Amino acid sequence: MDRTYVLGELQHAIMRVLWSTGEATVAQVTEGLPRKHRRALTTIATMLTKMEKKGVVTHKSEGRVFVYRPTVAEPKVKNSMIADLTEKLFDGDVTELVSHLLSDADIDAKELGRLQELIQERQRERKTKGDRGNGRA
Amino acid sequence: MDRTYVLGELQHAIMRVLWSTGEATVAQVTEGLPRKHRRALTTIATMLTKMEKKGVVTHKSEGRVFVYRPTVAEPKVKNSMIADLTEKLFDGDVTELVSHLLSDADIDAKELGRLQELIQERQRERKTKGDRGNGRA
DNA sequence: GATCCATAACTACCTAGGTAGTACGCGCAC
DNA sequence: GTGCGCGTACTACCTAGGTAGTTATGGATC
Repeated sequence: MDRTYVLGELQHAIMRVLWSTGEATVAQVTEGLPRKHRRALTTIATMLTKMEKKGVVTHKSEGRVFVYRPTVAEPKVKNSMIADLTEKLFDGDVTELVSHLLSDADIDAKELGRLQELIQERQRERKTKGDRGNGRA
Repeated sequence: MDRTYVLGELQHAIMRVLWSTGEATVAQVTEGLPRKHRRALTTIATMLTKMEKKGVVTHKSEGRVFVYRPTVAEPKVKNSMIADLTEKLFDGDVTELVSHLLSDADIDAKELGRLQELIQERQRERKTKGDRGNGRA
């Protein structure tokens, strides 16, 4: 059940629409896509069909249109895709990824501060709740 | 030149061998791959050919064998692949990715401490060196 | 000199994402 | 009741990664 959901660019864009709207018809999905991912209706329909076959969305008939709904939650997919990359790049070591990001990416001072706080929060949490074997994603 | 180097799993594994050895023949690459990515020699050769066409490796003839060498540096590819994912998942907001990682991934206390230090270091650097637009990848 | 082996070249598939045209069917408008 | 338009289904491609067999070749070996 800890399947790996690696979606392509367009598929992910579609999922984002679905996640944000809850459910949508092909037309609505197309509508909801950022310009960057605007495609012919039939393209979106085809994608949705393929995605359904893959199990990441379902549909129900409503009148004569199909209303699609995501079957996987956003964090699941995010985690899965991040895990996938982390595996490829850092043999699965997430800390490596974070530290790479910290040292290499463009993160400005303000953001560093924000992250700092986040870490402290996290640490406090750990202290309070003890070690609790956190269920890995 | 800021091309996007998105490599598949096997291709990346091959690159890792090449990065670590500097250069290698098909046989040596195959040899160097982790069990997980062991494939037939011809598979590796085919991949290398495709990768050369794509421009991420070159080869020279040495006697009757080909010696392959990476033409892109590891950090470049790492950054490129991370940027790619960040784009898909967080519209390119790296901080978002980091904070997602911090709150969601399994990072233990020790590692948190390490990251904490890393951030502080980074902050100190910023203070000392001023804002200096850090050469994004 | 004939044979064998390693190596590269070529060819062939398969999968999955992506892209979209065309066909078909159904309900609504007139 | 006839046709138009919308929406789904079907079909067809293209690309890129991945996988590997088969063929050709050239050097080593007996």
